[in-house]
Amino acid sequence: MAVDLRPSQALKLLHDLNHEMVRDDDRDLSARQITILLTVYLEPPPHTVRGLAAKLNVTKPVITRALDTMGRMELLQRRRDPADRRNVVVQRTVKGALYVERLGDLVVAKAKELPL
Amino acid sequence: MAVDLRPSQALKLLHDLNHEMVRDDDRDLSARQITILLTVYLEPPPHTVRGLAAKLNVTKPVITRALDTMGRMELLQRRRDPADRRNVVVQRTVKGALYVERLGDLVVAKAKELPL
DNA sequence: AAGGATCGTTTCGGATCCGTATCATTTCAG
DNA sequence: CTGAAATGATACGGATCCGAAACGATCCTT
Repeated sequence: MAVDLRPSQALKLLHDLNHEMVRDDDRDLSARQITILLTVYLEPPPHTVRGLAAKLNVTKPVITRALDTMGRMELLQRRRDPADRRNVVVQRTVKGALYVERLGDLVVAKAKELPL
Repeated sequence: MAVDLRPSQALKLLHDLNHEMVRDDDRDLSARQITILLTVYLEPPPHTVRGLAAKLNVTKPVITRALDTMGRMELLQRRRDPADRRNVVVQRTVKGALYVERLGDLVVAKAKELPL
């Protein structure tokens, strides 16, 4: 329990962050896509379509389509589960790891710029 | 320069935040809409369509449509500038202020829960 | 081996959003 | 007073996303 933040700082952080992401990224990820991406990169594997859908409280097609999109961007990749070939395991990619790392650094930088 | 955050904490914060917003809001605001909303609520008025478009680096119709949408949600309201009736000033609403306040509190709460 | 259950994908109709181009209104300079 | 400039709104075609339902592939029980 360490990161203390006042509401005004929180809102400015949120604003600056969204501003930055909207401003330069032509094709920005939606909130759902970011949540999926971060879930895969932060929580322990394996990640299945069904599991992600349940965790995010959305339907399975939403996950399938998000994987299509982010797969095309090479931020994530599908792989069939060899043990149970009905399952699809969602895995990280080098490009995705870089993207996530950049995202984290952006938040850190914006937080550091916040006024007291 | 006060709010220190490690990248792993930043990513978890981002994840938890997006997760929360995706999970319960059926109809979530886009990154652009959130940026517009927070700009109006955090930066000093007046806010015009043209000004917001320039600040966010998007076209004017994007702002017009966002105002349509968020106006229907009563998070913002338009008003004609009496001094120059070509201008539209974007103003806050009670409902919008509550929404923004809730958003700020959510970030604060999620930040407080972060592991050291 | 057969039937049902599970999983991810696809299809469908509908809604939303985008940027470009155009439009109506208002202001202002000559 | 008239025409150009500026502002926000609208029309349009295209892209994307949504949830519900149907579908094919795979597994599992019996």
